[in-house]
Amino acid sequence: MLYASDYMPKSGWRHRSRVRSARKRGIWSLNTEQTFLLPNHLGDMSSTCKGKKCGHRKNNDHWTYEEMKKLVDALYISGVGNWTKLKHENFSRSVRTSMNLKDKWRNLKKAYTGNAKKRILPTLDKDCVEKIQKLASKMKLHL
DNA sequence: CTTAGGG
DNA sequence: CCCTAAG
Repeated sequence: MLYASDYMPKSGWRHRSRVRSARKRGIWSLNTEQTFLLPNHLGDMSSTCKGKKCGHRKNNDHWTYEEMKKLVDALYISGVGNWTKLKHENFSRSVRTSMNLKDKWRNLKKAYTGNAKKRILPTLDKDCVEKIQKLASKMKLHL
């Protein structure tokens, strides 16, 4: 059983260092500059400062607010279930895969549906939460 | 190859 | 995140 941690609350992944994952995807170390020629900088890195090292999340583990915001926004217009299309729409440049999007959406939904005791939920904006709950209700109605 | 569920 | 199963 896993909780609303993010993925697996273990000490780490069962195997495979985190290096391999990012390296396999492609974008591991950020190049010198890519700010002006970036078609879709969103979902790729933090919008605070891009292109340079700022001690922020690279693009591997830990979903940031920018990512989940765009994910929910994309889910709101496209719908849940079309991760492949969704990826090519917003996360085409990012290293997130269909499974990653699905996993994140699952844990998000699980974390924001019910809301029994209001556990330690990730810092999310009201707009994002609203979309998540609305999407959850819509998919629940469809099922 | 993609979606869906479980660990 | 990774693996397995079904489409």
